[in-house]
Amino acid sequence: MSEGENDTASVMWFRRDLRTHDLPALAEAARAGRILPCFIFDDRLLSRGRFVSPRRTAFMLGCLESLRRDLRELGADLVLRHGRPEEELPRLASEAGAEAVHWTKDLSPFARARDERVSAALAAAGVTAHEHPGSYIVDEPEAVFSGQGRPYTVFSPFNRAWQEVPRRPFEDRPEALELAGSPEPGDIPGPAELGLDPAPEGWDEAFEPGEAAAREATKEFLNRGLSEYHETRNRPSGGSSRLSPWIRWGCLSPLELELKLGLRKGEGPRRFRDELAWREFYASVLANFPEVTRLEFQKRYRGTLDWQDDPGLLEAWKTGQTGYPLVDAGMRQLKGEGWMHNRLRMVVASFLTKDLHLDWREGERHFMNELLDGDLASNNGGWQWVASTGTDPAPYFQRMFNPMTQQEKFDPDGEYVRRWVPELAKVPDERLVRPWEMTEEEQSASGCRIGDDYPAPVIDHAEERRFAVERYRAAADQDEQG
DNA sequence: TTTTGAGTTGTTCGA
DNA sequence: GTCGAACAACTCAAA
Repeated sequence: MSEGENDTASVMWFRRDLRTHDLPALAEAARAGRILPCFIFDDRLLSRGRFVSPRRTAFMLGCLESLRRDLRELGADLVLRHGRPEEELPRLASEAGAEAVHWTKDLSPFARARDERVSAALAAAGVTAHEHPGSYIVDEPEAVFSGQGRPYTVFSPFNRAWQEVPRRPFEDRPEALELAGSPEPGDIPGPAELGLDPAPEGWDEAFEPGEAAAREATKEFLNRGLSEYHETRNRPSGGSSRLSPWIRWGCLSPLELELKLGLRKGEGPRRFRDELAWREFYASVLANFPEVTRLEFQKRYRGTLDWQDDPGLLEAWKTGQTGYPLVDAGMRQLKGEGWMHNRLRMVVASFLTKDLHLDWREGERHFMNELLDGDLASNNGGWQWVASTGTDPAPYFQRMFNPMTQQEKFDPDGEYVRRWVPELAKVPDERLVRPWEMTEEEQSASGCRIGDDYPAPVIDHAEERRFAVERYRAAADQDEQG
């Protein structure tokens, strides 16, 4: 507030939009007058939700600390509450004398139901609710419909239509804020106080929480990685933007990212924008087909795929002990960093569903437990895509990744595998794809005894590939008859 | 209503 | 080692 021409007060409710730049809800609340920025810890999501993650929550808490610092610099604060938003927000509005509550729209099913309850509770208290864009480039990706007025179920037509949608204006960061009321801000809790296990050691080494770190990483990527992105993005040892944890928590505005891409020509920026479009496509799929959170997107695969139940194999996959070096490297990167390169997400997901024949929901859950960027829409969309139950129009046998071929293609020098599977560090290049083929002498020389230092393969890929084809064919046939 | 072109990311086989 | 074809015909979306 610079002029003081408005003296109304509003509550700014932060959720997964933990930033100050290009945030329409914050900008609008600030224009209206004094504001009370707040965040509400809701154990229905954080500790009792379907996908609970100590690591991702720890990252979020770090983002809140960073946001609080920024808001204090601007002249306000970040007020913390625990409980149900539909109870806490009317109370906060009353304490601050606020007439309105502003927030950024969230498309996930839980959030949409919650926000309806909040709106009703606020209306009953005589407070108006204002929902703003900000989490997506197109405010309402779920409303990008085809010519027949139906939601898109194939990416490319969605992408073409989505690119034509006019963008909202960019919002400058407020220059100053004036705090409404004199609330008790409250301390930022640790995971234990939220009823969570501690985050894994070193959870913040690979990604620093908060908007400042996010903007720094963005600058770095735009200046160094972007122009070659289309060529380097497939290399697990480098090349991807690694911005996803910040995008997930709203530390970065996807619209601001797109605007920065718009100034740059070439295949790299175009390719990166496609990745942003994928995020919006899967948000649209989730909003229009909320049943995908539990069921296969393709009806013919609902209840027809014969998934196996093998806790030992599942554990080997989770811990990176399958004996396939690329798969194990990916799973260990996930454990180590809370992040995995996109190509590896496909490789390990294909391995779980089509080599181990374990239900994609097991993989979806594990990813949500471990990923800093874990997002219901993108994660579910990706898992269903690889499991061939999703929006991918290609037939199932076109989506079976060979972990050895993938390693030869995308990690030919073994840089990635050796980094994450150190027991293979001294295995010679020509044996790194199939270390179990090492002779006794080679195993001794490399200090890597198969079955001792590094596991023998838990399954035979060629064999399981044939079995997977049968399983999927049987499911499709069963559906045809039923 | 019918037709037509297109569909993220792959693998294997055989020439 | 490299290359093209086959994998199996399907669904979507636009004209």
